[in-house]
Order: sequence, then C-alpha cells, then structure tokens
Amino acid sequence: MSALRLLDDLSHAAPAAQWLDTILKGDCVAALERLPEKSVDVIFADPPYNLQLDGDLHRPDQSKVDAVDDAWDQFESFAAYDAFTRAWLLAARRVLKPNGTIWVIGSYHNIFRVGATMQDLGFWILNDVVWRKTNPMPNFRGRRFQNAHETMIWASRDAKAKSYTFNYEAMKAANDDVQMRSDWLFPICTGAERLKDENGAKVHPTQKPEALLARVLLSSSKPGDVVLDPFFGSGTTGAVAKRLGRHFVGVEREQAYIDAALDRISAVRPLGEAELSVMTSKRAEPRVAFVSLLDSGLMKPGATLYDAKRRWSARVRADGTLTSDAVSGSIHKVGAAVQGLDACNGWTFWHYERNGGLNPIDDLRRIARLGMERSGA
Amino acid sequence: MSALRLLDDLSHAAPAAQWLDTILKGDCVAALERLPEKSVDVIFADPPYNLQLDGDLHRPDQSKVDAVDDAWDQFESFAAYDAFTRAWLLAARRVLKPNGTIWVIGSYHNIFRVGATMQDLGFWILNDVVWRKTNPMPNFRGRRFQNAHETMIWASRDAKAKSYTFNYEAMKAANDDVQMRSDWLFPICTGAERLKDENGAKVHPTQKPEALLARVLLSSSKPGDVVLDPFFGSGTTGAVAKRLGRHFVGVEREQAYIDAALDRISAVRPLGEAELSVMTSKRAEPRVAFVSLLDSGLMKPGATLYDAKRRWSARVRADGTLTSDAVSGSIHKVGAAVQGLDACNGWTFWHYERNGGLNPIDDLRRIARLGMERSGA
DNA sequence: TCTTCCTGTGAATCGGATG
DNA sequence: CCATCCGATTCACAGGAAG
Repeated sequence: MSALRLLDDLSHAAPAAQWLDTILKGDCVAALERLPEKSVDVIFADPPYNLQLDGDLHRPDQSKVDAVDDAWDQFESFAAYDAFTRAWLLAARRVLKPNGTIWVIGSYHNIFRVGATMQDLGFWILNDVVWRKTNPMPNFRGRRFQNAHETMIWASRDAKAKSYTFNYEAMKAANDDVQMRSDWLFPICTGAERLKDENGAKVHPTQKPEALLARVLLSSSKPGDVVLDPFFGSGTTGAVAKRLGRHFVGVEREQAYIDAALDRISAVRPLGEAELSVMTSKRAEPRVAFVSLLDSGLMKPGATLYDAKRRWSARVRADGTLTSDAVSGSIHKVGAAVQGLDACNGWTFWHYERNGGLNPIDDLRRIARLGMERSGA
Repeated sequence: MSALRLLDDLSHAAPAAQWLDTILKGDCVAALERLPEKSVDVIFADPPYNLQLDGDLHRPDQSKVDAVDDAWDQFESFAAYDAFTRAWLLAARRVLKPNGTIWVIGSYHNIFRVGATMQDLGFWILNDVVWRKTNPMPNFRGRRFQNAHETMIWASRDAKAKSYTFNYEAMKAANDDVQMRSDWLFPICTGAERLKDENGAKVHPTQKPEALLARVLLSSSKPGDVVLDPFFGSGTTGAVAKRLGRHFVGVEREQAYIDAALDRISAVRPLGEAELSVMTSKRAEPRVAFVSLLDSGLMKPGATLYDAKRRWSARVRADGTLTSDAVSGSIHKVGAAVQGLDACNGWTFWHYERNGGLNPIDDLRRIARLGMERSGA
C-alpha cells in the first residue's frame, strides 16, 4: 500500500497513483469533481444527519448529554438538506463505476430523504440494512422507544447494473452457513477503538465502529478495489479499507479530522491473505422478553402463573405484565413483591400449569430462544 | 362492542356510533373525507409498497414465487406514487386528533418516499421501528442480503404535539424491565392465523401478523381509543383492536377483502379488563404536595431531612418548605441547591430518619396517596 | 490478585400543569 | 401567549477506585 498523503490541490484529473489512499481536503462536491469519472468501486457515505435538536437534554442524574451540535450538522430546512443531498449524490454517482455500489448510513432524521433522493437520481436500491446497536443510548425521558438502530441503504448505480460485487458465499460462510440477513448486530464505537484527543475528549462525535465497515467492505468489494468516503471524518472507512487490502479515497473539510485520520490509518497494518479469508462473526445470546412468549403463542393472556409451591399466583395480561392481588408489573417485579423481597428472577420463580404439573416459564424462554437462533436472531 | 357493519354510503359526518367498528368501502381518500376531522386516536397504515418487479422469480427447485403483482400495487412512476402517498397522508392527517399518532409500514421500495412525504406534510417522526422477521423469505438468487425486515414509521401529527399516548411503563415491564427498543422480532403471518379461501389460497398477499399490531396498539393507544386503518385489507388491525378493547375504522376498496375481514373480526372475542389494564406511570398518579404530609401528621415541622448518604441535611418548616445552611424553598429547590444542580426530585432525594435508618420521603407520599384513595379525594 | 462499587458516556429531533 | 414550578426519567460497557 502506498504511503499516506494529503492532497490540498488536485486541479486536474490525476493518474490513479496520485489520489489513491489519500484524503482530499475541501468541500465534498468540489473535491469529487476533481476525481475522474467512473473511477471508484464502492462508496461509503456517512453524511450529516440533520438532527433538529431544541434545547439541552439531561440524564436522570442531571448530567448533560453531549449532543451532536456541530455546525456541519445544521441545515436551514428540509429543502436545504435535500439540495445538499442531491448535490453530493450526483457528484458521487459521476465517479462511481457503472457496476459500482454505494452505501449511505443515516437515522430516521435524514435517511428517508436520502433514500428518496437516491431513487430520484436513478440509484437502484439493493437492500436496506439495519445496524442494531448492542449498547445504544437510552431514551432518558421515557417518551419514545429506545432508538436502538441506524439504517444503511445499499444501492447500485442504476437498475440495469447487474454485475455489481456481492460476496454472497463469504457472507453466508461468516453467518454459520445461512444467508446473511439485512439486520446486523454490532456495538457502538467505544473503548480503545474510539479516537480521543489529548484531553480525553472524543475526536469525532459520530465515529463508526470498524466492525460495521468491515462487513460492508467484505460483502461488497474485492481486494484491490477503490473505496470512496465523501464524509471521511475520523477515517474509519480508510482504516478498514487499508486493513482489508482495499484502496481508499477520502474527502474531508476539517483539518482536525484529517490529522487524526492520517495518524490512525498510518498505524493500520494490512491483513495477509490468509487472515482475510477466514474472518467470521460471532453472535450474542439473544434476549427474550416475556411478552414475546405471548406473541409466539407459547403463553396466553389470562393464564395463571404460580410459584413452585403454589403459595402465590398471578395472571398474565395482554401487554406482557403480571397482576396479582396487590401489585402489577413485570414477572420480576411481581415475583419480588409477593415474596416481600427486593428482587426476584421471574423466569425461574414463576411456573405454568401443564398436565396438572408446574413447569418454570424459563422452559418456554428456552424454546423461544431456540426459535430465535434458528432464524438468525 | 357494537356489531360489525359495512357502510357503503356515508355522505355526511356521522355520529360516532355510525362509523365506529365498521369498514368504509371505497377509495381511501374519498372515504376518509367522509369522516369527521380530528376523530381518530391512532392510524395504522399498510399502503401499497410499489414493488417494481420485472418478470417472474423462481426458487432453486424451479417453483415460481407467488409475487405481489396485484393491480393495486402498480404505479406509473415514483412521481405517481408520491402523489398517491401525499393524498392519502393529507386525508389521514385531517381525521387524526391533534395528539394522535400514525404508524406506516413499508419496505425499502416505498418507505423512503413515504417517510420524506410525511416530514414534508408536517408529521413529526417519533421513532422508526424495525420489524425483524424470524422467518423471512430467502434470497433465491444469492445476489443480495436476505431481506429480513420491514420498517415502520411512528409519528405525531406535528412537532409541537407532546401529549401523544405512549405506554412507556407497559412496554418496559413487558420487556424484562428495560426500555423497549426500536427493533422488534416477530414471525411473519403463517399457519392458522393466515386467512385462506376455499381453495386454500391466501386471501391477501401481505397479511400482517397480529402480534405486530398488538404491540403497536398496546404501546400507543388506550382502551376505548379509535384506530383507523386506511388500507384495511384482511382486517388485522380491526381484529387486534377489537381483541384489545379499542374501536376500529377501516377503509377498503375490494369486496373480497371486506368479506374476509368482517368474518374474521366477528369471530374475535375481546379480552377482559383484567388482562387489558396497562401499567401506569407515576406521571398519571395524583399529585401530593409536600405540605400535605404536615397536614396529615406524617411529617412534623422541625424534622431534619438528609440525603441518602447524610452528606446534606435540611429542616422542615411549618409551611412545607425546607431550609438548609444556605437556601430555603421547596424540597426540589433546596435539593438542587445543596448539590449545585439545576434540578432535583426532592421526593427521592430527601430522606427521613426512622429507627436510626433513612427512608425516602417518597414512602410517605405513597402512604398519603393511599389515604387519598380511601377517602375518594 | 480478584471482586465489587462507582462514575462516565454514546448521532437525542426526549414534559406537563398551573396561573 | 408566556413564565413558573413540579418532579419524572437510563442501558450497556469501559475504566478506575475501593475493598
């Protein structure tokens, strides 16, 4: 792999060697226009999400949430964001090879506008892929569901492009020999992987995990391919591309991000061919919610549960909570309350009746989990 | 619940009893315009996905996949689909109560256009929720990831609407006492739940599972609420609404779907109140003023309160305020001030002494509330 | 050394009643 | 409309301190 360079001025279409494995500094559209058309195999784009935040948010302990309030994420209106989106997507499409594909990641704030614009410009959506976070930030006010995922759109340059790269067999092999699904489970970027400045503050507010980029590139690119990231940020795309034997090109406006990315990428050592071919993924043991036993029919609303010695009982309600004489709540809360204890594992405490005998509801959880594992949950 | 009826003609705004728990036959927009404005609490919409299928798809064994190729799913262009989407969303928004919410489900073929249109019309997205399928159809050609999920958008009528229904406590209790996430796992609708005609063919190509609708309605509606489904199809929304003690209104064009839905819903037996009751949050409990603890003798003027670790203390004054070294005021103000914070919940922060131990004054509030219930206050 | 406790934090569109 | 006040609300990890 060639040495890392930063190109400040690239006023004409350069031979490949000049801009490969570099970061182009400047505005996204202007920089892309300096690249030759049909020159990159894969694009991964993590554009501003256009979060529309209003005032501060505090945790229950009154600490303030460090929100994304950077200038680059501010747009005047949906129309302004749409114009921005259309412009960079057009510029990106020009440099994409006819059989190349593009990935764009976003949240509900922006992904619908991005997806519609992509379709309008002629991109052909191949999949939307959900990144399920193992450790998302909670919803502190209890007013919505915990926002636990982000969405990626994977698209080819146009509907007729049929020869795009998709490493189907590799994905299947990495997924215990069943097809890779459109929902992926990864932790957010924390710990040693998260870039910090000298004060310990995060360098970039939205650094993506390398595992996510690795699956993206392993699924949709080949060794030696050119990967473009028009919103390079802290350089996750470049680091993973280099590690996996792909070339990268980044575009970034902020010098601080560029400096951090160059440092980071220069420390990356590419994998050998042997390692590249055996990369597989692990899966965490799935959590089973009690309510899912109702959903699957393993348990019925109105059913009565007992402790092992039939000293207490409770009825199952439609929303997955229990109710006894005195209290209502989760299987754990009600189990604790009837015994007068602070805590209780409802899965082992409560039993259901079958053939006159009592079985712990944990047996049903085990059955549910088998179903989930079979289905790649 | 009233008997099921089918209204063919509803030429003027009818009293509630006339259109509740019925199916309006006809075009979606025209039918919605016959309903009174601001009359429904929740909308669940499963609009045509605008699948753009090109030729037949065969399984590896050469059997043909029974694709969604119905006339109602055909649109000339993205623009035509957008116009259709805009029209029905506008009509739906008119009949939605100001604090009502709307759910729309779709796939990558249409959900981005739907979401962008919703934002353009002023809907305020609360969450996007992913339905992860335990048993999705495989990708037979091996050219993409297995399309294993669909996306639902949950939105309020506009950004200012803050008082929408979200049964946070119920969702949390049903999910092992942790917040319900934005990714839900359910099987697709199969087996006995799937409606079949006399030939054993499926009645509707995209029948949704009742478990999915149950979670939607349990999370975002209350018993007695009115649930509108403008693309009623085989009536899953109506069946689940009736079972959960909600009213429904459906709109459907095709008589075959209406017949099947009426049959299906009439066989549904509503759950009893005990199974339906939902976890309540503290927010819904009656307010207790701290001074009322003095009035009832649960707290004495001059008593000393401490935080849980006895780092700070304050004395109770006869008017129900606290006073510490530096500040005086409400239990909340003084609690915040001694800690140097902007805000504090005095009920959980301050503790009183009993038998040498410390108990939160929230315990006394609970006792006061019990007294209020007994006396019917 | 090992375990337990405590603190910090991540792409966040995160009140409601009363006057 | 606005201002003021009450008081409800967090999950999974990482890292360091304490026992």
